[in-house]
Amino acid sequence: MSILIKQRPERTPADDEAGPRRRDPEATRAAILDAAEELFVDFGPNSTSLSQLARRAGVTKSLIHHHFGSKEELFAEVQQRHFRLYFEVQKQMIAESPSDARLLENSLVAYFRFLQDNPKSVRFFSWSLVAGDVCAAEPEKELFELGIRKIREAQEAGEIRDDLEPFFIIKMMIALPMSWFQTKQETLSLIDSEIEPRELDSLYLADAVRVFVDGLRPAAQRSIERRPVAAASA
Amino acid sequence: MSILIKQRPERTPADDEAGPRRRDPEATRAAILDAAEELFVDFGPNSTSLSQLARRAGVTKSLIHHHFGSKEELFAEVQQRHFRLYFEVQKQMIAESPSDARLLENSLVAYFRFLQDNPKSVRFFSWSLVAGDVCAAEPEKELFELGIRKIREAQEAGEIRDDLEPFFIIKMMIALPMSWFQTKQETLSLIDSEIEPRELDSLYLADAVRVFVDGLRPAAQRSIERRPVAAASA
DNA sequence: GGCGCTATTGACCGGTCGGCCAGTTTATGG
DNA sequence: CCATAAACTGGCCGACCGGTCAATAGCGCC
Repeated sequence: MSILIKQRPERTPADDEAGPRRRDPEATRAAILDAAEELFVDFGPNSTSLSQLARRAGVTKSLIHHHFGSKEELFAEVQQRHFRLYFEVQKQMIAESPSDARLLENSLVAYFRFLQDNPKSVRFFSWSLVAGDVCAAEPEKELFELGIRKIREAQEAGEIRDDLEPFFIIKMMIALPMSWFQTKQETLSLIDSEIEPRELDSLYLADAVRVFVDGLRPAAQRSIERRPVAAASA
Repeated sequence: MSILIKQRPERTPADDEAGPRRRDPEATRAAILDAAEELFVDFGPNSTSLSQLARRAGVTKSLIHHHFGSKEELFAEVQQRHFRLYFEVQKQMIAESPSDARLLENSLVAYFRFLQDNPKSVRFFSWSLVAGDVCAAEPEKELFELGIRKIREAQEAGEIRDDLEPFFIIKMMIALPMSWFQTKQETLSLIDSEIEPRELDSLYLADAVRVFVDGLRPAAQRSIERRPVAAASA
């Protein structure tokens, strides 16, 4: 992902004379996919025209149809390519995390950092949900079940309170970071801050973790520092 | 909002004889605005065509231009009309709520119920954030400042832990319900449930309140016994 | 070295978009 | 009662949409 300096209209490093057009279907496909991802993420599929996309990729419109069929198929491919990466990373994150007391804290932080480093994922999700299409339902289901199992283990071990539905916990754990980055621009317009955005992210994350783990009650009403007995297993 | 049975081609309650076409600019404007809101919310501004909109409102396309100028101006008016209502309701909610220990719990429930009853607001926000426009920045700022003041009071009274930034607390309080309803369709596809959606909402809300107020730590590590949650069932 | 495959091109299609305008109909008020 | 303003209509515009197609040109293979 990312850089995409390749505007591709340079035939060869030296395009002095009327050099014959080089062929490179792989690079062409990649250029189209990259440009498509960028534009789809910025403007949404319906507001991205094939002409615009072709211009950006340094390619003729017909070539897009040649390689991908229709705009719809192209979008599906871009979507699939993106979510494949997303789910792979998430699955690995969950699998790696130990199901101890800090399971959710660590997961929340990891997920937050992931979205921070992958703003495209945030916008992809935003577009998916306004479009109302339930994309990638299968891998997502798998991901949720994996997470639910982890949380159940931690609940049975007395690490997490057991009067909460694991599915809902995951929902909240996604909501807190996702919503933060979705509304980031709005946030920056609300606070006239001299603080740099990434620092602001970290401050929010710290508070989110505090609330997520300990709630909003004042410390005086919590027993964390003077916990009477060891946690009794449920 | 809402019903919009008015397809408008009925001239008068009694359109017996060939009654001359009645003029009613107010009703026309309203019909256009209602149709526009509905379509913009469903498909987004860019994917809603004026012809489609005119058909829905029972009006010619030219009439839309006559009353609103351009599509852009029409959208602005719809947006403004919607957010004016939204902000008014929210402001009243905040002003009414007592800044006691259950301030945030009550606010979270109230906001959740509001979104539950106004799905259009959820989608409006979704569209706003993919569009990237910071609409209605002024009233929103006012709203946040109001909420921040309330939270500060509660913090100073020792009702809410004071090591949290009020702005972030509000962000989370918005994120938990908003994100739930934004992804509602996805949720329903994830769980193959026999439970009815509104009941599911209440279950999520109950857990969200628990986490928001008390965090995720097991009860054995907290000093306060669980108190019943204020989530009134649908 | 020629031949077939295919990546690549540019011209072109019907359709729809947002917007405009000239004209008709209705309400109003002097 | 008629002049005038405003509500309303149908038709039209140029631009652009997604998509097609025949022709061209680079590449691998025998």
